[in-house]
Amino acid sequence: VERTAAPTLEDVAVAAGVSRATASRVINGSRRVSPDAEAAVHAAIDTLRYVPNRAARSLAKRTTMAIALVVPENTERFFGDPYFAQVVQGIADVIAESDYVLSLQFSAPSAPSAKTVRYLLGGNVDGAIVVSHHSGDHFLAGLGDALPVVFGGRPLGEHGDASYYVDVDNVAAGGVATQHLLDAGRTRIGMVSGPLDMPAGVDRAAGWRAALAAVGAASDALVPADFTLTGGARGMTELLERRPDLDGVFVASDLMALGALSVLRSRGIRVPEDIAVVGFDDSPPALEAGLTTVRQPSREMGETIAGMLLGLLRGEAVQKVRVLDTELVVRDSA
Amino acid sequence: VERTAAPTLEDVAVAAGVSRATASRVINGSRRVSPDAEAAVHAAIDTLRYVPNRAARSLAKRTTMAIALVVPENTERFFGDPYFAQVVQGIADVIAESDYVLSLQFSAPSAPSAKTVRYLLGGNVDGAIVVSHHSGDHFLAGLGDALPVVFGGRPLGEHGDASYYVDVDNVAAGGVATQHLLDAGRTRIGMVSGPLDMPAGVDRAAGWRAALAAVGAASDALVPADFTLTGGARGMTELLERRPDLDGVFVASDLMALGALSVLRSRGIRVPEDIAVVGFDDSPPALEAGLTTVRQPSREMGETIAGMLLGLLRGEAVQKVRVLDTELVVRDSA
DNA sequence: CTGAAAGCGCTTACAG
DNA sequence: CTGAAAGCGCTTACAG
Repeated sequence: VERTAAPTLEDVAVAAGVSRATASRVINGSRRVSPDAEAAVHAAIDTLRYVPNRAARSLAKRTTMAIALVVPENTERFFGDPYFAQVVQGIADVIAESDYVLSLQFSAPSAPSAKTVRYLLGGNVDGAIVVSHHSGDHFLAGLGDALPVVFGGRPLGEHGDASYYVDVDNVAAGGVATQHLLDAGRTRIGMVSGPLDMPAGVDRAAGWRAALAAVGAASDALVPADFTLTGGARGMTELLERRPDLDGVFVASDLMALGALSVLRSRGIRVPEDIAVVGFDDSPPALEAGLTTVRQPSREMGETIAGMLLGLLRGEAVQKVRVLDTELVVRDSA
Repeated sequence: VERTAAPTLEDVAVAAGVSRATASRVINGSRRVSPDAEAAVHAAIDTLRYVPNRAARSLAKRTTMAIALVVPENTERFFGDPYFAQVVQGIADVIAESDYVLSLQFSAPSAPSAKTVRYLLGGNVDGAIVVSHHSGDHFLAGLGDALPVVFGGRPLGEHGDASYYVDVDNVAAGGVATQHLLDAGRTRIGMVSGPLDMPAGVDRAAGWRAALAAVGAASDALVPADFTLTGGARGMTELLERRPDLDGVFVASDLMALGALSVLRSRGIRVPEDIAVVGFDDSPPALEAGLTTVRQPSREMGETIAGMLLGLLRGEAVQKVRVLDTELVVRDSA
């Protein structure tokens, strides 16, 4: 089926009885247009079903109207974690409302390919969103010098302070999770943390440590894992080996907590009677598993990230850091 | 940090001592160029670190250099299934080698938003990849009439025959899985299938049914589920209620099989002694769980999908259907 | 094999 | 408030 040539701005202008310039002005919301012209142009757009040509617009405005969604994780982890699902959903929703297009860029953690670098720096996108970050990602950390970038989660390292990002207060949230275990009378509380080269890994562990220190309890039972189901299971196993007398554990993500729960279950250890478990995220599987967890507004974080970038792209003054609220959700596991 | 203006084709031409037209020709691989000119232009490109402006190129060639990756699933399911992770990885790898950009389009199953429709039909992309398909997706099924489209998995419905797609022989593979259970001496074999509005749901069930019919066994123990972990658990539960005497079960995806396994385990039913389980996909978690399964080359499927679309975009004659091989992988569960 | 020139569809000073 | 015109950076008949 041959499609008829798409109507152009010229067609709209002719139909509306104005010049191309005026038509362009109403489309771009410039104020200096008479109500009559504006109405005529809108009518023409509707009847012709006009859609601006993105390439022409990009060329004239010298912008690309594209935003890179950079994922410095292998696809296994990216796709396996409900947290990312929610964040990306939030981002995609907001970007879809705009004229921008989301261009997906996977890259190995801490080692963006030459192609990715060339793409991001070669003028192919107007801005970028980085949804995960490891401390070795020096390129990504410095990316903000070259174009508008918003990070999901505070970037580690020297660039951290200079970056735009949205996050939750992971230290405080880790403290709340741990305090809940303490309040339940648990005294030997371990932790399966995230990777210690990621802010969410480091900070949640710091919160756990601080809460224990505040009551004079030891914080020597920490095993770092990798935010995956399997990693959580392994971490729990190692923790049990090192500290068979545990009666509580804070696991830094729900996905890992699910892994931990399966280990506990397979060993006949009762939850929460023998060991109470608190997770992090409040992702859908957590609800099903009856997991007590710290809720973070993942989807809203995604929306906020996208909103900030859109603001930067519009040239608005944007608050550098947005910290959203978390909330302890008590269910069966602790 | 102010970035210096990017070099343009004009700059390259001047540096190489040729016209813009000639420079353009070598960049686009046109044959009618002298070796001298070609060498000079390449040298200029290298020293200037020239990268063509995508918008200008798009405008002149009247193509967008963008490909839509359409995902008619909610993000939960898309992100939760390792199968998608692999397929998308394959797609992303191949597209990254090209000049095309992948633009992500989520849409509700069977109900693409007006925005998505407008985007896909509004000349914003040169082609599309649809990675999941439900029978209600009439819009997507007909999308191929408007622009080049390749489907991951045979589209259901009248458009099926007219579409480009890559798939495995799900009927045959379902048969192999079931035959393996029969060969192991199982006689009461149930199935947890995928949704019956999806080809992979229907076809794998058909293979199971045929294999049972071939030996005169009943095929009345089928529960359709939704390709999720939870769905698999629910399906297994229902299957056990309906047929407590089962000694084998074919589960249409590894993710669902994992859910089934957890139900079995929690009821003290031994696998494979009491009930043998065969999954589908051979995704990473299957390996860890010791799941016997049917391997499908998910990543290669993604690469093939992308390769076909690129071929179509180049105007090449492309084989409409590519069916890749599957393989039974025997581990502990059956 | 090569260049001058037109054209892709927009935006935006500039002048009025 | 509005239009004529230049320009964004490429590609591609056309003529040679």
